[in-house]
Amino acid sequence: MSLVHISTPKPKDVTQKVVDALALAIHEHRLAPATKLGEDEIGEIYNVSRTVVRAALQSLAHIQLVEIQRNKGAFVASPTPREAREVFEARALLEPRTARSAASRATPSDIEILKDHIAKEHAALDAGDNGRALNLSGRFHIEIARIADQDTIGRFIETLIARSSLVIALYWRRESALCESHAHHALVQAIADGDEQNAEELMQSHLVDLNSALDFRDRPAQTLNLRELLQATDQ
Amino acid sequence: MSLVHISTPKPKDVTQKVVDALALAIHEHRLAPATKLGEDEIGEIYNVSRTVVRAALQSLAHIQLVEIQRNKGAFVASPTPREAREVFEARALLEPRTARSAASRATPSDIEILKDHIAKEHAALDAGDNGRALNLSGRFHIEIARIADQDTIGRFIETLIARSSLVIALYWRRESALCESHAHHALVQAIADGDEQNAEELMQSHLVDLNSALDFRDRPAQTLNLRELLQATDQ
DNA sequence: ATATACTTTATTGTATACAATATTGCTGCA
DNA sequence: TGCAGCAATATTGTATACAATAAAGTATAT
Repeated sequence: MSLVHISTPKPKDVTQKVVDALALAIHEHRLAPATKLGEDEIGEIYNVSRTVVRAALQSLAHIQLVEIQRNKGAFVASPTPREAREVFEARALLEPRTARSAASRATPSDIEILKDHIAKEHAALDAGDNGRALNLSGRFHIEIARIADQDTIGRFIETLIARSSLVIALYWRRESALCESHAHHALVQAIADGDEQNAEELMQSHLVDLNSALDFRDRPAQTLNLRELLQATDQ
Repeated sequence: MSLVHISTPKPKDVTQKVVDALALAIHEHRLAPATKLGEDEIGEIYNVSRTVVRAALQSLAHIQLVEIQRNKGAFVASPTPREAREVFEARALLEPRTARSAASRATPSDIEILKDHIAKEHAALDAGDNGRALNLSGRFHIEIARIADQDTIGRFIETLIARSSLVIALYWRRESALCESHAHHALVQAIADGDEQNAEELMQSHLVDLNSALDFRDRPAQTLNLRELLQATDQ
């Protein structure tokens, strides 16, 4: 029996690779809401069969990054104003508590990771790569959930942040500045200090700020839902 | 074009049927945690191909009712004590707020539905069908989330209640009485009265009661994880 | 008798083929 | 021209076939 399993060269979970690639594209706003995701098309792009594409799309549908309509296909999700509001309501409910917990548990290496995130975010912004900056900003929140060491709630937060990318794509108010990394910096400081109360409050106000930079009044373009809206046959 | 679409006789979403059947079996404790779910086996039972079985299992894996191990197969999930605790922590965070919201929105017909649930629950208990009673008890909570009209959080609660079935299967302390429908009755009353504060507090104490009826000290039987625990090759 | 290597079997991962459904384009008619 | 109905096409839903991996069994050597 060979003991030389230094590193697995090909852990190859092909489906997950497709999931990650599509999710990244959505998070970085390269794939717009309501974009059709044809199975053959994606399969050819990644050189995989429809079987794995379907599995990937179903996975993304579960976290509501894509919507699958039976016999119609998969589309990048396009949250309604109501759904968008709910996403941020849920975040407001979960994340402050999580930040508090993170403040009580964070190790020095955790703090390093958070600071690293902020640095990368700044770099992306300076480079003009807003998509990447947005993605990193989301991952900052996910990192806090990880530090809080609450897997179940952390998983919820991950899906909420994923959907937040779509919400921002649809409802972001141009007038306000994109970057809010100052808030992130203050948060890291509170967490590093172990100041639970402050971390919780900072996260709460940070989310309020985010929310106020969104404008839910405009309906997003309904490129393809008209038909479904007018004749409610299914379900 | 025929306008006579009175009722769709076969909406047939085969995958969903398999998902529902398996989920129900798990919720009613007919399938024990860690039970192997072979693809061929399930396919033969429901007369569907492995394709749909796999889709169903992936669906269940996403809500953590089953765990899929690559090249090994799918198993009914077996939450660790830690996971079990997290499930109820998350419920304690989400459900009281939801109950409050339900109290502010419930219509008379909503109240009827809730009372109906309680009645069915009692009937199942009287018939000695504990599995069904447990399932109905869970659906009572889901119904409250539906009334609260918060889809996003409601979805989270659904997964938490699903996992609660597994937690109860593994960690329920026999000494305490199974039924706690008295708490449910009081909750319905508060919701019917529109007493938000009371509904929130009742839900909170209800969850505390549930939690105190669990005993996380014993590790669940690790029927098959030994190998994986000892050699961490994947990932 | 035990352990190790090899062989066989079973099960999952992936690709392809076929069936069902929806969409699109055409033809004819008013 | 405009619309209804049918034909053609494209896309998804499902089943099956093949490949890869893990599990189990067997034989052999020490």
